[in-house]
Amino acid sequence: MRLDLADLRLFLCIVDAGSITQGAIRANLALASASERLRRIEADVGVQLLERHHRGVATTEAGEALVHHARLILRQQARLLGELQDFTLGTRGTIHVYANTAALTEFLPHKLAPWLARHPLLNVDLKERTSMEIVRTISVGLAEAGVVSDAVDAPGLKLQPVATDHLMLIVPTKNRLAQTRTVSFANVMDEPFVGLEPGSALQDHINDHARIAGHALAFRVRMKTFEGLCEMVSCGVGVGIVPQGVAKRYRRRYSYQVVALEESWARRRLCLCFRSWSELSPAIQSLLSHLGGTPAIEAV
Amino acid sequence: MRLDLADLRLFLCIVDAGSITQGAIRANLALASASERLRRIEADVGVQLLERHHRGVATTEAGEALVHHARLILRQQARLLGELQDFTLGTRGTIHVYANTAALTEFLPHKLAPWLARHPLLNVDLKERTSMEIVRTISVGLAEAGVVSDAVDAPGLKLQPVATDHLMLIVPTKNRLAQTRTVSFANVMDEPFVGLEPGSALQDHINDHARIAGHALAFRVRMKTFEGLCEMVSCGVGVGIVPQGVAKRYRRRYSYQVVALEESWARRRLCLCFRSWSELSPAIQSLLSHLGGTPAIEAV
DNA sequence: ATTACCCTTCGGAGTATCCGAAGGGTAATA
DNA sequence: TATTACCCTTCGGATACTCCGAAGGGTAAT
Repeated sequence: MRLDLADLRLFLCIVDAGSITQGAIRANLALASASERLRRIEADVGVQLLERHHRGVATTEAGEALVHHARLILRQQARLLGELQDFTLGTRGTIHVYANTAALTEFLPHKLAPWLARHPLLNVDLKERTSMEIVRTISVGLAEAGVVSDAVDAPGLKLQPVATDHLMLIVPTKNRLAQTRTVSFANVMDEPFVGLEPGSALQDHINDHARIAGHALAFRVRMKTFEGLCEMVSCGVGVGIVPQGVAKRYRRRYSYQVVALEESWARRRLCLCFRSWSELSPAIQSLLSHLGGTPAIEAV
Repeated sequence: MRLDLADLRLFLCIVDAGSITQGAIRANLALASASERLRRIEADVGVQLLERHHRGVATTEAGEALVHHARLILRQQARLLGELQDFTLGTRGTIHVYANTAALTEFLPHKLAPWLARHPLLNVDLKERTSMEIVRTISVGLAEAGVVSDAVDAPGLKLQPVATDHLMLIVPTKNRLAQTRTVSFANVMDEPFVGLEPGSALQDHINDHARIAGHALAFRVRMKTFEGLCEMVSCGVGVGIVPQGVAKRYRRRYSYQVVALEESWARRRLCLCFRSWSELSPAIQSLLSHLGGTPAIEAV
């Protein structure tokens, strides 16, 4: 399988232009090359992407999907190039903080806000990375500190727990599990599920564990946000799995029952991660000690 | 500029393996090819990505950024291929609904939940697309209906407003603007801003209008979620721009003042979009009439 | 000193890509 | 009905690219 970036660019040109001829011109290609390239793409993916008409081409549904993803991928690539250009300059007066998704959405906003308010001259650049990436970046000295999950091992680094981030099952109030406190994942895999859109890290993680157990979860609908997911559950559409912080935050607004998952992979902790305290710059020291100070979220 | 997908794959292999030699093996390439390819990448982007050491290579900060984006791009590509494979099968018994980001996060969860609860045999596949993409998909008959912004023109299609989605400025309670009801964008461009992470459609949109006005917004911090943004504003970190629904939803939990933006590009409406009512399948008709029924969100 | 890695450069071989030209089709216009 | 204007595909050759093996040079450990 190939599917080059050039393929994606060409395909967008063709769809936008409405014909292979015009699309080839936009892409600075000869008609023959565009046609040939298109044929190879369709052969590779095994689906027809364009319907050839007498007055140009029209996308099939698969073609429309390709258009969408092509735009996303090319935008991502543009972002990458832009970020790489930035390294010729270098940003000044800004603290760089690396955090995983959970920390970035659940933990950091609440903790960061008062600190930023008290330090009006310092700006913070939040970078979302996987815990693994963060650990490696800190290990080699390219970053000072970050917030990671304790699921990764970080040889030679300090890990200081600051919050829990357990995964919880949430169920409608009249569900058979509504009265239980804990449940095993195996016991709920056959329920109808409300999920997150495919491709999100958490959803992939959950699906993996279902697959390991030999099951595939049945999704009634997949939402884009945790809040949407919680609302679906509260209306009885199905059950869902969300981080503890999310479950707690919305259980007032949308009524549902929270049930702990027994599996060990559902028990996660967020940790500050750095090499050694004394090596840190004063600004980072101030920020970290604030983050680690009063762990309000970890109380259940 | 080239920067192939093969380049990204190779680079990941090299970084994971810790040396060009081992990385080349993982990528099924000869050492010479990998070295050469790497050289061309670094020449293209103009930044050193790897530090050559006697015992392998180590990433520079730019290299680490490339690693991160490479993973995102390749994951996106995998998602694309997976979705294209689905078209060989075809999903059954599922309603496909296309919606833009605002509808997907603000409008749909609340409206969709009771309908799904009342129709336990029907599943819904939500697809996030830009309003433009949705209109085109419906025009050519590849989709039945969607929820779009009224900013796009949809020749030959029915647009039925179901909710307002105006952009609002939110400011800390002691900000100079806290007592005003409306303000022009030009009047706030010099405030310190709390933004969304770069690359999000809304943030790009706002930046564009700032650029048109000849300004660049100064961001103290860029958050991943609207809720995080709101919390920052409530703590006095800066001002922010969010959809009306978001501003209303969180103004209880995080105290801030909401000020309307006067510009016309800040006044947006969400509309149901379809070709003709009689052509729609009964299931979609049921869903749309439910969505259009009681527009709870549009009341200010 | 030997061995084990590691990276770069070079010239040649193989192939993927591109292109122009030729071929065949439809639809609107004269 | 002939002409014009598009549109797409196929074919053979020229080009450019990528890949590879071999050679070269370096460091670190045994």
